[in-house]
Amino acid sequence: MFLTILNYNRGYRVMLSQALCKTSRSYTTLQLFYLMKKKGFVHSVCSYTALIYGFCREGMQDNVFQWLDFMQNNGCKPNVITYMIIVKFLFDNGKFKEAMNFVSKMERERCNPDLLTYNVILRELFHRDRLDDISELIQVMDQKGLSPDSYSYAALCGGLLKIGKVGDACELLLDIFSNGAADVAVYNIYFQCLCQENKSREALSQLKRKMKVGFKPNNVSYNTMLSGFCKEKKY
DNA sequence: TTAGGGTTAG
Repeated sequence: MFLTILNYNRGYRVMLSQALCKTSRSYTTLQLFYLMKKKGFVHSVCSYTALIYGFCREGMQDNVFQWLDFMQNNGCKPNVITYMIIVKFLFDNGKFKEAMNFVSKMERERCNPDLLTYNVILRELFHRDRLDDISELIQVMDQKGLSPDSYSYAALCGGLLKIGKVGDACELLLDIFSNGAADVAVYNIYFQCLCQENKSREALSQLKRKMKVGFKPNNVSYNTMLSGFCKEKKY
């Protein structure tokens, strides 16, 4: 089977990056990786990144950093995606300082953080209630000409909600809706805000109204409503 | 070919 895959360079890479790393099979991926190397394939930043991503998802921290070193020793420079994956992994594991050190490292190596990386940092800063740093970060993003997208809004509004500033979150959300840059995740945060203020019925009627103009709720939207109604003991 | 946000319950 492997040999068949080896005959199709592109097919192999897709298999390596998509099929294996995303389904918690990093060990199998690793075997394939070595087999490919043995057969003379030169791995790209994408294959190394896919492998590192797999290790992050499985919480295999030692492997993450070993492979980061390994790729660099093999003359392959990590790119913004590689770094962002590692930064998020460190945040998710409570290693804030280490993550921020990686952000500085990115900048030093002229691998400038992009909107996705800033969104990850923004979310983490909110979770840590570091409002001064958030304001500074938003200024930096603005200076770099990075316009916020729906992920940025989710980080901002979700963060405000998480630290108990429901009113501010609602205000910001209504402002976002008037500019039309929201998607289902951002709307779900809005429904959550309403439910938190014991306005589950209003959340439901807004959901229905939105559906009439093409809005497609998902399981999170419905779960948010259900949770709101249960908390209010309406049913 | 690689990446980021939102729900609950257990």
